[in-house]
Amino acid sequence: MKTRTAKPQAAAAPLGLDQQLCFALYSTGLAMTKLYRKLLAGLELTYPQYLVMLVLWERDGLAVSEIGERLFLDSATLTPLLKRLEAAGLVSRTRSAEDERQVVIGLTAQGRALKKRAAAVPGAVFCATGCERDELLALKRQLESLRERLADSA
Amino acid sequence: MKTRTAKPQAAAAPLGLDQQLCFALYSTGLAMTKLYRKLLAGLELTYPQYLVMLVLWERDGLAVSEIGERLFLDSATLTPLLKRLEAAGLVSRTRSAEDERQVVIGLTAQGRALKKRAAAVPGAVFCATGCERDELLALKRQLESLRERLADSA
DNA sequence: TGCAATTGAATAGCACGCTATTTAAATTGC
DNA sequence: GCAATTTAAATAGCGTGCTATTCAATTGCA
Repeated sequence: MKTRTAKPQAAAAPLGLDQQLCFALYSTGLAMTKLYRKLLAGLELTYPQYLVMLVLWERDGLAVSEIGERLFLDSATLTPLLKRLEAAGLVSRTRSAEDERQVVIGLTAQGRALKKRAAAVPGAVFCATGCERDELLALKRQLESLRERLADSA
Repeated sequence: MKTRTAKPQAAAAPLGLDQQLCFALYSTGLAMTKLYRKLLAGLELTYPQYLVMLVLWERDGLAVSEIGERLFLDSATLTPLLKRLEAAGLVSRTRSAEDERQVVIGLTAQGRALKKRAAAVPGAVFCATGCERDELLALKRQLESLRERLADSA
């Protein structure tokens, strides 16, 4: 009885295994944003706002939809978030001249300046994980491949 | 130039590695809840509501705080969620006789009955991951240990 | 015993993140 | 060349998830 047929999947994971992985994913994500909340408090950024800033620090002047593609978020989430970043003086929102449907997001001087102050965050997070670099890299790859498969099924 | 010293962690992960892991965690979590949204639509449950039901199906009659301990959520999140489950006729909320501060959550007949209909969910999720059981178990353990370390730092 | 400190739940207020819908601009197709 | 479709962003409405606060019940200690 060492091997089991792979067939009865529902029976093989009664209300347990898969749920536990998903719950681990869910609760670890919450714990992560909680850590970021503390680390980003001084910058007055939330974690999703920080992600948007990371994207813009890498490449300025993207359309809302381009930011959304990188972060897997859509305009319903990004529009209000970007308005808050605009209100905070970190980004500008301008309709594109070539395509008036698009809104181009640009960094302000203040937004660019924030990059320096954010430089300490990654190290602090890395530290908090208490993991080796290779461990984190491996975990990242596993999560990305899982993300892809989940997205395909959804 | 193949090897790099591991010392300057902040410099070694300039705005990259740790951030990438965290983003992988974040975005995979979103993808996961998106899949659950589809799978749970027929049960009229959100993913957090499903988690609460899982806890109650395992052990009925828990206090709000006990549910919160299992799910790493507090009363500010659970109270409105539980009221929605109550409004849906799935649970009852009663103040404990021994300690009137506590509210005991009990399954209704309808809540218990829902367990059968939810039985297909884990299999469907397992299927969607496209992973081996061992792979998922390993990932789960890694996430749990990461969660613990993040919680300690937060 | 009596009163302060603690605890459990609820509430207020904010920021996501989603689906569904709306509006306006660009593209297409005939 | 113009109607029909498609696209980008915004909006409406809902359900988390959080911090901070409030209120009532209980505990603990002088």
